[in-house]
Amino acid sequence: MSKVRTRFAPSPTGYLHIGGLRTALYGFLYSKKYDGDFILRIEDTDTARYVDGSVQIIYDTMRDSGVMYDEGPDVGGNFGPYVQSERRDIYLEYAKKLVEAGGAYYCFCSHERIASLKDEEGNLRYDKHCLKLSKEEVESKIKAGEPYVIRQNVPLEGTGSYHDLVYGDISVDYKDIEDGILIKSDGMPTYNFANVVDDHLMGITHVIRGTEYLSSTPKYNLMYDAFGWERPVYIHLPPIMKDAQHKLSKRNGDASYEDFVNKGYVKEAIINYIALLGWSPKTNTEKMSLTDLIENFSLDGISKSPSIFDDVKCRWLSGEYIKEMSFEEYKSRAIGFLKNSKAYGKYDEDKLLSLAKGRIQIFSEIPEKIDFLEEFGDYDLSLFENQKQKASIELAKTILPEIKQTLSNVTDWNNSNLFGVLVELSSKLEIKKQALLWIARIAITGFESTAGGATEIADVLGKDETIRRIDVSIEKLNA
RNA sequence: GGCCUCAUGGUCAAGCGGUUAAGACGCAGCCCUCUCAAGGCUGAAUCACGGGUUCGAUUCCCGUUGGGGCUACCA
Repeated sequence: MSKVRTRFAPSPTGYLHIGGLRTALYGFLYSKKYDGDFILRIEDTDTARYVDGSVQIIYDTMRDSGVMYDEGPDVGGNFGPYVQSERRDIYLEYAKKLVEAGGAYYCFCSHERIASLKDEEGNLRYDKHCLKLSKEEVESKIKAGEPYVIRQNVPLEGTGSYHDLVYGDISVDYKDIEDGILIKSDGMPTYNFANVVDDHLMGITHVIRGTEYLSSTPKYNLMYDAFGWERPVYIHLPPIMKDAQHKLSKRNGDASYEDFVNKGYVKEAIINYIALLGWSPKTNTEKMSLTDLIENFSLDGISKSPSIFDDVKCRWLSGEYIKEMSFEEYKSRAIGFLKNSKAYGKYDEDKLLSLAKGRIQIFSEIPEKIDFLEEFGDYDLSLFENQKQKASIELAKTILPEIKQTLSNVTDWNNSNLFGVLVELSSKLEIKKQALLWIARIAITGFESTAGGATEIADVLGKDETIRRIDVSIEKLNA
C-alpha cells in the first residue's frame, strides 16, 4: 500500500479559525498515525478574497499548535509549488486536456445571457449552449480575443456515487449538478478544478475536508475518471457549530486559535479539546497530548453530526493542563498575564503566581484572582461574622491584638511558620483555629473569599504590610 | 424550491437488536478544607415524532419535524 498523504488546504482569507484548525488536525493525526506525510497547500485562487498576512497566520498557527506539515510553501517538498496562484499554468494545461477528453468545454456566454437562463423559480442553470460550438468556432473565438471560461461537462443523466469513510455511500444524480466553471475568465481555476488537479499531482491519498464538499464530490470524481486518475479516499468532517444553527466560521468573525491563545487558554488544551469535538477515542480518556492523539486516532471514532463548541468545557480542560503543569512551565506561560495585575511588581512573583495556580482555567484569569491583594480598604465589619467558622466581630476585637502580637514575634516569615504559630495561638486561646484564621484573613484582606488562606496571603504581603493591615482593622473594629 | 446530509441529557459523547442507556463538562447536595479553588462522594437530567420490520427496537427501513451543507467566474 502506498504511503498515506493527507493535506490541509486553507484559503488565505483571514485568520485560521477553530473549525479549520480541527480539519488540519485530523489530517495531521491521520497521516502521522500511519507514518505518512501531511501537506499544506494554500488555495489562493480567489484574488478578490485574499487577505494580506493571512498566509503567515496559517504558518504560525500550525507551528505554534504543533499541527506541523511535512511539505508546504515555506518548508518546500517535491510536489510544489504549494501555492495555487503559482500553479496557474498547470491548471490551464490540465483543463485543456480535460477538454480534449470531453470532460470540459470552452464557454463564451456573456453574464447577460447566463442571467436570462433563470427558470420559473429563479434558478439558474446553464444550458450547455457552448458545448455545441465546433472546435473551429472555439479556436476562432479565442483567436479573436473573446473572453471565455472553461466549464465542466457534466452528463445529463446518470448518478455519481462514492464511498465516504465517515458518511458511507453517497449518490448524487448528475442532473442535479451544474456545468460548473473550472477556469475563470481571468485564467485562474476555481476550487472545483484546482483541488482535483492538485490532490492528484501532489499524490494525496486521503482527502480530509468539511462536509460542505460532500455533495459536490461526485463532480470531482467525474474529473478523476475523465483524466483516468485514481480517486482518493474521501473523509468528510462534520462542522463545528457556534450554536445549534450557526457554524463557527471566519466569515462570521468567530474565534480563531490565536484569539484563544491570547485569552490565555493552554494551547495543548485547545488542540485536545477540538480533537474531541467530532471525534471520540471510545475510551474515557479525555486529556490527551498530541502524541496520545496520534496513537489513538481512528476514523471510526469520527461522528457524522455537527458539534457545538462548548467554551465552558474547553476552559475546564485548559484548567486541567494548568493544574498538572510544573511550576516553571506555568510561570513561563503565565508571566505575561501576571503583568496585568495590580499586584504585579509589589510582591514576589512566584508567590503571586502560586496563589493563582490551581484556581484558574485560563491565564487571563490571573489578575482577577490576585488583585484583591491591592484592594484592601473600606470593608464591611460584618465580614468577621461567620457562624460556620465560629467567628464574630466580638471575637475579632479580642483576638486581633493577640494575633498581631504573635505575628510581630515571627522572625522566619513564611507560610508554614505562620500557620504553625497561629494554630498554636488558637489552641492557647482555646478557640477553633478556623475562627482565628478566618478573622486573620478578613483583617488583612477585607474580602469574604480570597485566593489563598490567611497565612498564605500574609506570606505574600510580608510582615510589615500584614501588621499594618491588622492595625487598620483593629482601629476599624474599635471605631 | 431542488439535491446531499445529520438527529442519545443543557453541551461533548459511548452505544452498533435484548444494557439498571457508559463517561466528561456544567448544575444541585454532602464530605474535606485556613475562606475560595482543588479533591472525594451522591443526585437530577437523554434515545425528536409517527409508522413499520422483529419475539424484542435507542440501534434496521419509511415518513414527518428540526438542524447543517450544496445549488457562485467563494472556497
